[in-house]
Amino acid sequence: MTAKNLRARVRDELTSEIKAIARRQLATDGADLSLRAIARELGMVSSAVYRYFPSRDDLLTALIIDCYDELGEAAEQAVARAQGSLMDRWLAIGHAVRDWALAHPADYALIYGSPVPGYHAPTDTVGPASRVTVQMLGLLVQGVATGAIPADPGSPEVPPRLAAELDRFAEQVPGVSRRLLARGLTAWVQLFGAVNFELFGRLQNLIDDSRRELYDLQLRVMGEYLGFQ
Amino acid sequence: MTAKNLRARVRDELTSEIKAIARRQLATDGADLSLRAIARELGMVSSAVYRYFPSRDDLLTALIIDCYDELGEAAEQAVARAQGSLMDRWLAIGHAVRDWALAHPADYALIYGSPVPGYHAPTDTVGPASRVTVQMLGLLVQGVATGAIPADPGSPEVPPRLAAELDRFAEQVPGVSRRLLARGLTAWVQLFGAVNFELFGRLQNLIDDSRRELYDLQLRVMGEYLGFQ
DNA sequence: TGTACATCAGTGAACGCGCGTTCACTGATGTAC
DNA sequence: TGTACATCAGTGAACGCGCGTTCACTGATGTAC
Repeated sequence: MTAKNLRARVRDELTSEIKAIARRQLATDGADLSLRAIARELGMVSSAVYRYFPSRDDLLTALIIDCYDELGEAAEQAVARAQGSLMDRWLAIGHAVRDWALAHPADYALIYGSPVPGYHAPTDTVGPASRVTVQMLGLLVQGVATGAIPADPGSPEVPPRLAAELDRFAEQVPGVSRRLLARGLTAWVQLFGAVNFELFGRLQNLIDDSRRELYDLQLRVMGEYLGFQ
Repeated sequence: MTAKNLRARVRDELTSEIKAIARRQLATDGADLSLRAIARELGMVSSAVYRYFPSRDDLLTALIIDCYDELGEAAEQAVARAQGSLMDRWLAIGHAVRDWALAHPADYALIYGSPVPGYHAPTDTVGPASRVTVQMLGLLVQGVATGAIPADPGSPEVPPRLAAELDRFAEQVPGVSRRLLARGLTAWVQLFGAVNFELFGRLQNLIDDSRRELYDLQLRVMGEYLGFQ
């Protein structure tokens, strides 16, 4: 019994170590995921890795799920810690995403960069991938529920076809109107767009010393647009 | 003389064909740039490609510059065609970028996706890379010059360090205040962030039928934020 | 105009390296009676 | 408690493939006198 647990524990540890090495290697400049390189660093023969992951793509999937979960947890903890206004919690989510991305640039690129050629994410990634978004939507739901923000901001104008799709989406977000949802999507795009641009070097020679300030400013603009105070 | 021109012309044609094949191959699922695969498709021996590009990275650079130039030209033509209001021209730029990206997803990923591992872009790419941005800034400059938009919108509040950097940047954008510039950066992030999210699949199962409408809506929101009408 | 020479495009072989995955195997660890 | 058997982790060799880059070479095209 204990013995079985021991074997299982060793197995879990090695599984974790493989993932850790993989992520460390992805972070080194110019490397992409290589089972053989991982095995080399582990001091194992390359075929041994197959005892832990049935293929390269499965390892990739495991990494992606881990990264989404880490990022999602960072956002969840940040929003839990920030007990102040909706704006405070919105800023907390935003900075949590950016901080995590800056601390793990390669991991962020893995999940929010261009799709890995030839790899198609299985559905297992959907749940973890949505954790940050769920936090954001939570702010809207709470804001409307407590009356802190208007359920329907009156603008922007939404054309019919988009309205239909937003309405279908809004069914899962209690109390949030299609227009508020549209604003939420805009804020969502802004948040990740800003992180992307900073991380992928598009601010270079434009904004070098005050990127955090710029990001914070953009978050605040979007927060106000959502009705947060 | 004509003979020399002929040889040069053939050379130019083959250079273009190499680039065309490279881009076509990049567009096929799961492929990354391979000199040997290009040579194969050309019916040449792999070493022959070196008569045209001294290395793989040089070919990559050439592709990137071409893509930036194509995208930049698309934006420039769109803004020139749209002779109406600032808002019209802003929308024209935005949709030109999106249309080009949808028509050339792999090319767009090459320039606006995560950085290619191990590749560092030389400075030749800076000029072409900025063509779209220059068009956007042009709208701000014209808007202020003609009085169509206020030079200083009064908000957002800009913290000191960011203010200093924005001011330095604003020197190259006649008449545009730091606050207007901050708004411009927000709009710029929104535009490309929206294209990124659509192209890299983040709208899947959220907004499937009305992505253009959503994008247009977001452009309009940003256009209004910039003072366009 | 004709000839000698230089330039240039493309060849073919080779170097030295990488990769994912399969498979029969050994030997240790864990399980059941 | 002891023994027979099953499970499992890791080995080592191999398959079959990919890649970028160099180099001496052939033969055609272009140039200069």
